[in-house]
Amino acid sequence: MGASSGLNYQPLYKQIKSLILQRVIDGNWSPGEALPSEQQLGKEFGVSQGTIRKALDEMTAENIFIRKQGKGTFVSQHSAARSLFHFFYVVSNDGKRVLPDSKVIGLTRASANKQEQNRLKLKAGDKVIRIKRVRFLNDKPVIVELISLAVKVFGDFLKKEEIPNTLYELYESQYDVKVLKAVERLKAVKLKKEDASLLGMKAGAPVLEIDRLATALDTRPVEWRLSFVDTSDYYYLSELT
Amino acid sequence: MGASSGLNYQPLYKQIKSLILQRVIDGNWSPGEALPSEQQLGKEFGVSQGTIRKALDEMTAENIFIRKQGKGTFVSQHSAARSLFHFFYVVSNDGKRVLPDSKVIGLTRASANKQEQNRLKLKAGDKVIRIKRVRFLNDKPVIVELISLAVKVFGDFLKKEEIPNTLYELYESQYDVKVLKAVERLKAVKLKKEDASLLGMKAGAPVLEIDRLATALDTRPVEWRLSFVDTSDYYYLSELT
DNA sequence: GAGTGGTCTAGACCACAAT
DNA sequence: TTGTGGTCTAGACCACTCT
Repeated sequence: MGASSGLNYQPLYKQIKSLILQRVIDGNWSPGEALPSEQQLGKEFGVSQGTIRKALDEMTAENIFIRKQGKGTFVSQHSAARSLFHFFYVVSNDGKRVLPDSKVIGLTRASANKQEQNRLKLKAGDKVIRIKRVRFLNDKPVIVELISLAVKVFGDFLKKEEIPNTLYELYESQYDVKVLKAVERLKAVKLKKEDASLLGMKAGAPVLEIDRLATALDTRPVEWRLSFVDTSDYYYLSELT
Repeated sequence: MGASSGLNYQPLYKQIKSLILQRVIDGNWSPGEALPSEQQLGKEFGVSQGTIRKALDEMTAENIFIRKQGKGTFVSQHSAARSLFHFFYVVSNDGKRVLPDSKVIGLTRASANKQEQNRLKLKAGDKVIRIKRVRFLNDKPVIVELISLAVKVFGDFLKKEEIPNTLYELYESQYDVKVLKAVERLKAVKLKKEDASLLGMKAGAPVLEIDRLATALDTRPVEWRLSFVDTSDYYYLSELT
C-alpha cells in the first residue's frame, strides 16, 4: 500500500476517502451530479470495488453523498425538505414538523464584533453581513434570528427582498458553500424588549436561545446564527443514541 | 437464502442481526461479556465472516456492542463515563463536560397520572415510582429532575438513600433494562415556585425544561424524566449532522 | 505464537432503474 | 438487456493483545 511504517498507518479506504473528499471540495462534481460508478472509481484509483464502497459508505453516512440503488451515487444537495429535516429541530407540540416562513427585517454590513470574530474565526476589522429575520410557523411568529456571515466567504450579498427562506440552499448554489454540520448551544433566557413585539410576547418571557455555528465541508465555520424561540406551542427535538 | 419472493426480502446480514439482537435481549450474554469470535459466529450461523461483520458493524454503530481490536467484541455496558457522554448534554459555558452529583429529595409510589400513562404506555391504575432529585455541577445546584418509572418494569425500588447518581448503570445491572436511546423535548419555561429554592433562583426565572423519554433495547419506553435546568452557567449541546 | 478484529481482493449473484 | 448499487463469499494478509 505504500503508506508507511507503523506510525502514520491509514487504511486504503481512508486514503481513497480523502482523495474523493478533496474532489468534492474542489467542485469536481456539482451538487446533484452522479459520481462515476464504483467499478470505474476502483479502476481509476487502482483498488477493488469493495474498497471504493467502504469509502463511499462512510461519506454517505456523513451526508456528503446519496446512493440510489440501480441509478448511482450522487453528490448530496440542500433542498427545502432536506434543510427542514437535517437542520431544523423545532417541532410542533403535537410532534409534527412544520416548514417555517421567514420575513427579513434587517440586512447590514459591519465590522465583526468580538463574538463574531471568535465564532467565525475572523480577525479584528474583518467585515460581516448581519441578517435579522422573523420566522413563522403556521403563520405565527415564533423565532427571531440573528445571522452573521463573513464577507470574505460570501462577498456581497443579496438585497433584503431577495433573501430566500432556506439559506443553506442559497449558500450551496450561489456561493459554493456546502453546510454539512452544525453545533447548537441551547439556553433558556428572558426575551429582550426589542424582540418582544416581533414575537407578540411580553419582554422577559422565557424563550429558548439557540446559538448555532454551521461549518462547511472543509470544516471552516461559515455561519453564526443566534435564535430566540417561543416554545409555548413548539419544542426543540433532540434524539440521543 | 430461503427468505422469500420479492416482497419481504431481507438481506442475510439483517436476518443475522435480528437473531443476534434477540440473544442480547434474552440475556444470552451479559453486559461487558465477549461474544464468540466473528469466525465462530459465522460457522454457527452458516455464513461467512464478512456477513457476521456487517451485522456487528451496524450493532456497534448502535452502541449495542463495543469492538476492541485484538481482543474481541463485547456487549456494551453503562458506566458513569458512558452515561455522561451519551446521555448528558449539559455542558459548562467554557465547553467542559462536568459529571453531576445528585441528591434525592423525594421517592414515592403512586398511580400513573395521564402524562405518565401516555409517555410510559401504561394503563389507568398502573403504578409508578417517582423520584425527585437535585443535580449539582461543580457543587452548585443546577438541575431539578422528576423521574417516573413503571413498577411493572422495575418492581420495588431502592430506598431513597440507596439511589445512585447514574441510574442507567443501575437499571442495567439490577433490572436488566438496557437504555440505548432517548428522545428529549426542550422548552424554555418559568421556574416554578416550589423549585426556586432548590436551585437558588427566583420563581419565574427562565429555565430549560427537558422532557426525556428513554427506551430499552426492545423499544419499550422505560423511564420518563422531566428536568429543569438553570442555564446561566451551562448550556445544552446539540450536534446536527 | 496464537487469537482477535480490521482491511482488501476478485468474483459472483441479487435488486432496482432505465431503455 | 444493460448498468448501477447492494449482498455474499472465501481466502489472504495486517494490526493489536495476550501469554
